[in-house]
Amino acid sequence: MTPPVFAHGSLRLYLLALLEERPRHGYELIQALSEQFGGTYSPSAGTIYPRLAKLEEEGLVTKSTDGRKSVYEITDAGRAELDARRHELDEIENDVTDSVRRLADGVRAEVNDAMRSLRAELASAAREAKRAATRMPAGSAGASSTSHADSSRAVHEADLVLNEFRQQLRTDLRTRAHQGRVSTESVTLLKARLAQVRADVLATLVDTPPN
Amino acid sequence: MTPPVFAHGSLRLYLLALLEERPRHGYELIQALSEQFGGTYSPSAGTIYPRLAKLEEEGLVTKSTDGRKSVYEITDAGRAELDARRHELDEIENDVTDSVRRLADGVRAEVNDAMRSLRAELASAAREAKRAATRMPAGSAGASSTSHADSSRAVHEADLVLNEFRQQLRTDLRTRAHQGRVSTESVTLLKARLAQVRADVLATLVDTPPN
DNA sequence: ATTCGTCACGCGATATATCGCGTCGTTGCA
DNA sequence: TGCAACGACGCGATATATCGCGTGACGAAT
Repeated sequence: MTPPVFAHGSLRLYLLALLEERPRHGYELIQALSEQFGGTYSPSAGTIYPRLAKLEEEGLVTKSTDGRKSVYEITDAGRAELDARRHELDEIENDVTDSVRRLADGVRAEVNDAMRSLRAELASAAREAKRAATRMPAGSAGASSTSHADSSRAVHEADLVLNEFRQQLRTDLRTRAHQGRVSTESVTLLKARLAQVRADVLATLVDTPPN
Repeated sequence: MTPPVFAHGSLRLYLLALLEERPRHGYELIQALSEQFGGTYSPSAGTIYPRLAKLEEEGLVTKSTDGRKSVYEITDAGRAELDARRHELDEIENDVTDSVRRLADGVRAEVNDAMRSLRAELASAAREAKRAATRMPAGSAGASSTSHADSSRAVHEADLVLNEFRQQLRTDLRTRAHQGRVSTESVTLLKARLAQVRADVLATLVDTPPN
């Protein structure tokens, strides 16, 4: 969705530049980058480690394990590569700084959206639940008898359904309680409806011939 | 700063309960917990893995490596421990849900603060002047039908209702499974009906004006 | 009974590594 | 010359593990 902060090959060069200052381990490089660009952009581990592995494979850095850390050190070949392309570094820094600024603007917009969606939390949950309830295919007019295995699976599935339902409503009610009030009428309604559901489900269990 | 979501020993038991449903690997448990508590609370890896290691050490779970995943499976000793303390689980769920709720409110407040401070420069001066002029006569004599205490009691009552319903249906289904079959249609019906109930209850919560 | 120590525990921070998606460049062929 | 296939790359998500701080529970000592 959002464009990459580092363009093709830029990160590679930038890591090399950081390792020229002094040997560092992977996590240290992540922190260094995060600090360099105002904390707004933190490169993920999935960005750094593959690049370091590649650099090692190319012989531009060496890797040595120290306890649970992996320290990377630049080689002569690495320094040569850096010298050959040092003029690119300034441009990279400019580009990255611009990218980060654009990113920060995006974040601010997203926070605004998040606030809106937080306010709509309850309403949207209600709508979603209603939609899920409406979507009832109810087909499968098959005369298929239920096997033993299916029965066990059904009981287990029912457990999960019950659990999820309970958990959801629990959260719903607490959310509401914290931003307003939960009337006793709601609980009365819940009780009545659940009793009805139980009766209906039991009916389907009894009505089905056990043969 | 913020208090832990899980009290002493609670996480241990909760993990055991999750593993009773089916074997899972560490990351899966993190996701399961995150989902169960509305995505607001995501336990960190540093919370889960030490606990799993301890559980294995105690012989309550077994660990088996599958590719790059580590699958944990509950043992008989684990099930025994769980049976002995199953009554604690509901309380834990209550506590955790409350903690998460408080956490979410905190986050919301913090975001609000951040947004406010962003907008503050222009708006706050005007708003403050207006507030100073009005001076808030503190009327607010609303004949609110539901008091705070009633609301809390309602939530608690709802918990009990939900619990009882779940327990009853669990028993119903198992009884039926022992003397015959439980069809998947019953489960489908249950799911749909529960979704409907949730939607209806949520509707009563949303329709009621908070002030 | 109180307090004092310590031990377990929750958890964020630290640390590493892989997978898969989407995109950008390059290369080679039509 | 145009473009299409391919590979390299950035990066979020997936996955695991340890360290150290602060707190809370619990027993021992007073």
